[in-house]
Amino acid sequence: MSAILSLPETDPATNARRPAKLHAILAAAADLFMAEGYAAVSMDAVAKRAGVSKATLYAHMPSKEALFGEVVARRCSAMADEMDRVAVHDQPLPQAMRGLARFWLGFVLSPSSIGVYRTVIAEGARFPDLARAFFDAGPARGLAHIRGWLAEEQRRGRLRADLDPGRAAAQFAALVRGELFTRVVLGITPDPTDAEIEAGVDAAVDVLLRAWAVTERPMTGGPAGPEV
Amino acid sequence: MSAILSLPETDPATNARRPAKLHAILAAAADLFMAEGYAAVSMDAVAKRAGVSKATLYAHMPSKEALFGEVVARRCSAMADEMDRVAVHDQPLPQAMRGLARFWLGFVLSPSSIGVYRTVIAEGARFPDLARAFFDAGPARGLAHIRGWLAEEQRRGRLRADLDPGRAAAQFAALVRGELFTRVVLGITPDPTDAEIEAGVDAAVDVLLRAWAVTERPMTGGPAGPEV
DNA sequence: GTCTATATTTAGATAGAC
DNA sequence: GTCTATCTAAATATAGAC
Repeated sequence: MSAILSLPETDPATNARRPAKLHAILAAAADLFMAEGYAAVSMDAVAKRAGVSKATLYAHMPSKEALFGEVVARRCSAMADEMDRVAVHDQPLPQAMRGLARFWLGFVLSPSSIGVYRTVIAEGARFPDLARAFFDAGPARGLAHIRGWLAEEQRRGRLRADLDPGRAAAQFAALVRGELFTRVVLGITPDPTDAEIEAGVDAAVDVLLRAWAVTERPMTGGPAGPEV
Repeated sequence: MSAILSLPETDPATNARRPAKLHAILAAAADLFMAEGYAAVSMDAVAKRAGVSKATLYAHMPSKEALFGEVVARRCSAMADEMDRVAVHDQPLPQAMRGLARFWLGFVLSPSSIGVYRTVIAEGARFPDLARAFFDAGPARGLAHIRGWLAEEQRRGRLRADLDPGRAAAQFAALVRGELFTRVVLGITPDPTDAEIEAGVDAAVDVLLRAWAVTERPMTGGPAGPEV
């Protein structure tokens, strides 16, 4: 396993054609941009943290904007890859829905997700294309995933058939994310405990099941429907 | 009515002791900071937009940080003032809840709210105190307001008595805000239509009423409760 | 490819006249 | 209080040696 991930820094023949330093640069840039935003990070700081000179940095990346774009693009790609990994239908509905909610909440609260979100929001005015790319790779992809799960549960007759899966997926995402997401993004609750996360998941799933689960004896004329 | 709001720019006696230019400075700074963030806005740009010289700007504000803090503080104050204006209980529950949801969603989607939110998120790492102040003046105050409304509805017997008002308020806020908020913040849907807003309100209220409204014949042993 | 040293621009903040 | 002109520091980007 002469892994492609741990190449020597310099190739004797070609004198460092391998992108070892590029990795260092991108890692350093990601750390700094995610933590401090675009404008506050200097190319000097990136070079210093990556352990290279500024000239080397500019040999790999044509500009600060390009570097930032590359960092965000890679984060989005990683997010999208991780997204398609959970789909549970082989449990009773409450447990299955809790599993999906737990995965989703853990994902959006991860430091990586929070970091990209904050950065993209911050620089959205200057880099509208990045905001779009982030939305497609993150929220939109997550919503599509949830929508598929909901549709499958409808097909199995465990969720109400009259739900619009797209609208329901948006509600699922928003409710599960909850206020905890706002507090984490603002740094009010930087490190939520597992208990907080679990409580949020349980509370959200409780509401959604009450509203969406198929009842044995269907509610007829209940007071809940938006009459008028 | 020699209004205090429309004073002449210069007082003949004291030679402009009145803060007419301060208002211009704060307005210009608010526009720029909300649109482009802290680091991207130069003091030159603020002075130019305000129609004053940089020296005048520094005569009113000791530093860029202080100017930014003042801008955000005033926004937060305005938000807090506007928050305590809606509390409807004299309608049937669906209409009353829709009214509250409509007010809340309109408020968080307003350009002013979105601007502060984006700015505070962007600079939260550098100005943690501002993030806290924003949270207290905005989200926390809104949650308290919603919590009070929910508690009153519980007292009237129209919402389930076993709800935790604090938790429920957080869910109300998150669900009503919905995915539309994310899209607006990211600039994907910069100007949501009234129809989109109304659809979001109706869908959220529908879910919440199904989950929370007191039913004539209480649900016993329904399939919704999270039974392990 | 990589480094040191530097050119060029821009931004935050101030001195001194009126 | 307000302005013009300027100082100083820092940031983006590059030239030239190895």
